[in-house]
Amino acid sequence: MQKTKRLLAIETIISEEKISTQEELLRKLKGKGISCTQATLSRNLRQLGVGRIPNGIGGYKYSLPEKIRSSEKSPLRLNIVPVIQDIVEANGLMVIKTIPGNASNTAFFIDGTARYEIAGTIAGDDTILVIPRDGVTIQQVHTCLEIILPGIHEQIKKK
Amino acid sequence: MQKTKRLLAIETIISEEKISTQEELLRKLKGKGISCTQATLSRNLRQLGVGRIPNGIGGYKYSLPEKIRSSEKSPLRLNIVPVIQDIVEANGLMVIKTIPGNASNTAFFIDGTARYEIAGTIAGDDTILVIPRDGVTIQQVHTCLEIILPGIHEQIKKK
DNA sequence: AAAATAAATGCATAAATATGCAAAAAACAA
DNA sequence: TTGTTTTTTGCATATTTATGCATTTATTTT
Repeated sequence: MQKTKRLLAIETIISEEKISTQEELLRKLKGKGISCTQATLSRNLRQLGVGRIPNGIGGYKYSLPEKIRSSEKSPLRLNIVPVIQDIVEANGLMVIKTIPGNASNTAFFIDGTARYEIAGTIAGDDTILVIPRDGVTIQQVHTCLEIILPGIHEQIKKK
Repeated sequence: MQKTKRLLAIETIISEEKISTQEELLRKLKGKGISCTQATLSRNLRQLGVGRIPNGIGGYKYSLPEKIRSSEKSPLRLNIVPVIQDIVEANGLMVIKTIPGNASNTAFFIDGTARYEIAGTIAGDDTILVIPRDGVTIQQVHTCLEIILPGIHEQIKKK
């Protein structure tokens, strides 16, 4: 299905650049090989909870819902990054290893971001199973992680 | 000038009810004896930073900018309400009395809400001078306070 | 006060966004 | 698979929102 991929791309584009009209977003999507009509985009934006707000300089920009945006400056985030030890894949699922006792916090944080691509998480003591939404690839989940926890992959490589 | 009153009314209406189109807001304003065209409203909403976001049930609603909204659930707010001792008026200005040592915190909170009707504040140890924006009445500042610190007047009466 | 400048507003309309409806695609059931 | 139901999508268009321009209203300057 085309829709899932499109929703992911929309979230990513909006979180990375200032988009001010649906037509503009449409072009960006086309640049990524995803095409649809403005009508579909309008419906998708509503489904994702994306709002249109004044940008302070006389224009407008599309903006992810607060629960997602706020995760980017959450003080929790700063605590999360250092406890992640490794990220591996298994069977279309993603497994995140943390230092002992921290899986639950971390999973809670991930859930809180409410990213479309993550259907849910299950946490033990030091291991989190991240279940991607149907049709979402591991690569896409990696991209998503990098958005909600900037620098995370970089940080793991060093270990 | 009509504009100031209109901006205040817009903030108040939007913070109190779910408004989904500018035409609807226009009617509410008319109900309060304030009338203008949709064009003016569009410009005002942009100036106030008011965004339009999906309401989760298939429609849209206008929403105050985050800095204003967030003051409503700020943990700070809960600490602020109990320290306010009295609110009196003098000379078109408003004077807020707090318990000793708390004027500065409280003024900081009020500033943070960035309400249009308040031009600024000056705080001593237990006294805050609230300076209304030009054209704003004390009554309007009271209404504003009630919005950013719900229950505040009620609470003072009891003292 | 009168003139000059800036700000606010309405009107008409352009631009942008949402939606009813029918077609296509996908998911599901027998 | 084949038929049935649900979801997604595009098209055309209605609805909603933004804006250029002329006018009025307010503010500042001389």
